[in-house]
Amino acid sequence: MKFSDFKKLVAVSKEDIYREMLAANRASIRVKKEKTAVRNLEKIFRAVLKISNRKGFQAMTMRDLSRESQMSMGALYAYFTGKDDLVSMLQKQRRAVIMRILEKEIDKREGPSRQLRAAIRTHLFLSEIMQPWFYFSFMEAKNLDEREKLRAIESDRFTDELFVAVISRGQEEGLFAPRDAVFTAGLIKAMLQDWYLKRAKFRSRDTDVETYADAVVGLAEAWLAPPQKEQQDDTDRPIRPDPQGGGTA
Amino acid sequence: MKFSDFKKLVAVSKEDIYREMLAANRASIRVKKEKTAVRNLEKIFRAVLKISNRKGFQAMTMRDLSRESQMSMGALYAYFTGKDDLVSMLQKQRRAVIMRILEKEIDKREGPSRQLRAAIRTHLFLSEIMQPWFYFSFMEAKNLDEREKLRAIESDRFTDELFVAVISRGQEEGLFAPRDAVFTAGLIKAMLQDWYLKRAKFRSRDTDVETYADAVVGLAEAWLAPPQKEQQDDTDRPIRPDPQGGGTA
DNA sequence: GTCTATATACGGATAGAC
DNA sequence: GTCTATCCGTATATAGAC
Repeated sequence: MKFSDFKKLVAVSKEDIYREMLAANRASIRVKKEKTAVRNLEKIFRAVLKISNRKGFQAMTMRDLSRESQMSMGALYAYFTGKDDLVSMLQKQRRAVIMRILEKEIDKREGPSRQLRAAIRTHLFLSEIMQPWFYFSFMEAKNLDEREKLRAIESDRFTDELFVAVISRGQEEGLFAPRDAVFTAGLIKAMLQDWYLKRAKFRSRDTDVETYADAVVGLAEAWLAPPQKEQQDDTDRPIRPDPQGGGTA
Repeated sequence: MKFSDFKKLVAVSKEDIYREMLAANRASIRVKKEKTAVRNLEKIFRAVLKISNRKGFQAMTMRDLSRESQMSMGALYAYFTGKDDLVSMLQKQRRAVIMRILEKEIDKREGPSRQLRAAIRTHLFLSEIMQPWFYFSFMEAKNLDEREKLRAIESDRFTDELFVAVISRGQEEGLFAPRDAVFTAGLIKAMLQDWYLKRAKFRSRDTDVETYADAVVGLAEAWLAPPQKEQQDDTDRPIRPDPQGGGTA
């Protein structure tokens, strides 16, 4: 699937995200009218992510947030009970979206090769659409309270295990070389992380998400290529590691 | 070179680091006796790194620092002019050590294969010894003021270019496959970063730095192996990508 | 629902004693 | 050189008007 198709297919439009968030936090949000609430939630979290990702969540003051979101302090507190609340709403929503979509996209595919490719591409596409969310989560995870930290670790392991499972199954079926599955999953994850952590670098090189996805898939397939006969399980999208360039233009 | 030898060889003992730091900041540090100053600098920065890496530098209060370092607020301010000062001292020292040692270790080797291996291993060994420094730098870089941010970017590019240069030279000499050098350097760097960003993960798996270094070198060499004849430039340490496991036990 | 104004507390930094 | 006590700015959160 191409990124442009992915974007259309997956219902992660801004509005949906915040409507879902409103539903999940109906009890604590004092604003009744859905339309207003959704609009303001979007304004608030766009501002939170913008400020936090520039100078850190701790350093963001409510006055900063008020200025950036164009809402008064009083109005802001109708949407959350305190600063910490902002974080858990954000994290909860992010986790829900990732798990739901990642699992669905993998299950849609048959066979480890296709599934591995789908997992890599879907994760990259998601982090492309929701880059500030991913960046925020990575950078602020350690600063959260114990409860949130545990949840972050849990959801991280979930992703890990998705990859390990697919790789292991491919090895059992003789499609992948017997490389250490946990290390390989870690390697792939490090590259996925690079995409949302080093956005500026890639943009300055005009590397788009499709190109990067091809590079990661290519590297993973090269690393997992069985030593004997050439792997010939071409599916979804036949990407061979490009001898001329692994990803950047 | 093995990690144990590296540790002995390289003069990055705690005391040396803080003696160097004292010398570089002689003007602003009001404490005269070197022995006292060095001892307290170590106490201070050990505490800074411990607290910051747990809950973030912004969230660390001077009272936290006072408690953790067992020094009074007044005493602390004899060693730095303000909270920001702590960051720039830390960053400056870290950069000086990395550049000095990394460059030296590469220059000691002959030929791209040995140099690539040396660069990877040295970076990993350094980040092993100074893990809290590396972690701090990565996590706090974006929160610093413009001046420090520019310096961080600069020093990041320095490392990038070291790797790109070695890879390109290997390709010119026909030792490495013509993969995109910039992408490959980025790939290697992502793995180096993983080592100090995900310390807990590796520790819980009993992966030591030697094992991880072998895995990264193995992957890099596999990725850069020339397609035609098998690369046979065994040097320093003949590491082939282990078909049984890339790094973890 | 949203605004302005403000209570209350906490953080960085320093003064001055020892 | 180090300590305690304190100043002063700024932050979060809320009260009450509209």
